[in-house]
Amino acid sequence: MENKDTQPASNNFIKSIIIEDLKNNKNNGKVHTRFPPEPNGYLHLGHAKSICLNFGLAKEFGGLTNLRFDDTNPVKEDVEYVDSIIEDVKWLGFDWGDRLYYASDYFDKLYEFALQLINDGLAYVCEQTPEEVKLYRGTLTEPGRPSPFRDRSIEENLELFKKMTNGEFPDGSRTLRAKIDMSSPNLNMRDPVIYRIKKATHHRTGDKWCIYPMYDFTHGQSDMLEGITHSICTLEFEDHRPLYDWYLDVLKTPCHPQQIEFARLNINYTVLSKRKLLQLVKEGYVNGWDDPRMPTISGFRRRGYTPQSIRDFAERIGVTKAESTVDYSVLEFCIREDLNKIAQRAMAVVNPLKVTIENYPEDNEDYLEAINNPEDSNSGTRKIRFSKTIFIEKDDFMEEPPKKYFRLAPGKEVRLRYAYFITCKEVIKDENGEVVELICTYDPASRGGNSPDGRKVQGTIHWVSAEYGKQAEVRLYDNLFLAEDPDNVEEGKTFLDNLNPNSLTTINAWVEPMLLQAKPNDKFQFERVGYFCADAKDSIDGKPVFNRTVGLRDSWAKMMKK
RNA sequence: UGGGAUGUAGCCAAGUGGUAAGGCAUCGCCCUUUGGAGGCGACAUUCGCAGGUUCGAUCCCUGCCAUCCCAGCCA
Repeated sequence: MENKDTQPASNNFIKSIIIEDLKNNKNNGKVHTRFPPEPNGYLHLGHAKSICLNFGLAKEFGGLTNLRFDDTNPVKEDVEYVDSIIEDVKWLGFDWGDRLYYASDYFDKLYEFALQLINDGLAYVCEQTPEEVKLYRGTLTEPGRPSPFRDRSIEENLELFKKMTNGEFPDGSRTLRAKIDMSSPNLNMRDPVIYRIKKATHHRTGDKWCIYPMYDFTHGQSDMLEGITHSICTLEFEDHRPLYDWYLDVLKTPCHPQQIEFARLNINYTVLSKRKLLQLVKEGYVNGWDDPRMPTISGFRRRGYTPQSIRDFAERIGVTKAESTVDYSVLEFCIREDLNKIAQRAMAVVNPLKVTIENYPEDNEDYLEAINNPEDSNSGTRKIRFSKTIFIEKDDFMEEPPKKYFRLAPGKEVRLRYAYFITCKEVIKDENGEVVELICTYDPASRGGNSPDGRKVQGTIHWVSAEYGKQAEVRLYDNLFLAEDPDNVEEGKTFLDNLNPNSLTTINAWVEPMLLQAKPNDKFQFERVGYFCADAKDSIDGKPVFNRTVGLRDSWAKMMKK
């Protein structure tokens, strides 16, 4: 049964942990993970890594994955975000079955846990102001001091917590705190807040609560309640693990999930932080969370990326505890590889130069056959009408070509893809000396792209009929940021100073007529140019707008750079 | 200067007490009606540094260096 296609991907340290757990029959041989976003923004590629990890691991080991919204802070959260998250995880191709949960589903249980801690003398109501709490917490190098409210009686704590719950105190005036260790070298253990007062309307529980549990008091217990076995999160939570474990220990819960941390994803030429992405949206640097330049899942979707390409990316980059920045080229490789297999080919001229073929008859009914996708023998062919005047790419002509330039030049012959050999006879310029038109001749015997005399033509260029072609809006995208690391800025500057002012160029291209039938999200390769998809929002029936997903590899451009 | 982590090629990343996988990028060559795709080849005498243990260390030990995270009533 050994088969190349089914061979498991290489191991990472989390898989190794799971394999070991399975060997020891820990958790009765079960693997259950969860993806727990806070609904306070759209998902980005960093989340995609986590999603693929969590769902991928469970799938590989025959387990399950829950989708859980970590919605413990009503002032930052919104249903718009939960909707977008659900859509994005689905689009990536993952299924949580009927296990869609919210941390807010557990508010009653978490409240009971808090009561239990108070009754066990492990939690107290603190009346320090936020400033006092901060002051008493100490610093990285100095221990903290106990709050003066630390040793209240259980009865008093119960009474005060009840009043907190009933809304008898203003926001910020009290907190419920765990009684742990004010001199712990781990700041998280210096009597962390369990509940805080926030008279805010929650997107699910409405005004039922005016106190809300903190992340640390919520996450482990939620994992436990759902029977999560492996709670995978990012490195910045390493310091929280002792607290995660402490709550589950003192609460004497029936099971105790294992928190495992991995390094979050960084990619060059972009930012992956909800706060910064929110700022780009709010301040109008991009056109929404799904702007095709955004590193959000919805942005990539709109840009023309496929779920397969993103899953492949997540698999290729690996999972470790080492901070790293993945090169953008890996992502581009993934999408090109997928699109090369599935994208229908088409001809489009992005930067047109008119060509008149002087010996070609007017009004000739001449339909040429073009292959829809050379990588897919089932994709068939289509007919494209040829004409006396056509457009070619400006780049495909040079008056004084360098060595090894295979394209059109005065006196040189080139192949028009799927059509004829043409030879450049005359160059017409405007008053500024700019080339505006080429006069060529064609060889009727070369129809289809081969000459019966067997003569070789090095270059093949694409074209669109000036008579039968159509025009369409095309959006060319470039990196959102000019700097490899947008956050690496000098004093007084921010990542915004690294924004690329030319990240979007909108042009009108000449395209073969078939392209006007493109439906939203349809993906094409414009031959020799790049991969494009019909924009999901701005395309209208019969009038698509094309987004450039990614350019084709261009070894000629590389050669010219040297 | 407290605590927690990390360091293998330009970028990711396997790996083990027995002589450094793989991918991306890069560079050659072949092939090609996309300068695309594809094929073939090159690319770490060395694993942050310095010692030690060992027949043998990237792996074990000691020390050092560098980087990241933590002082929200955010997650």
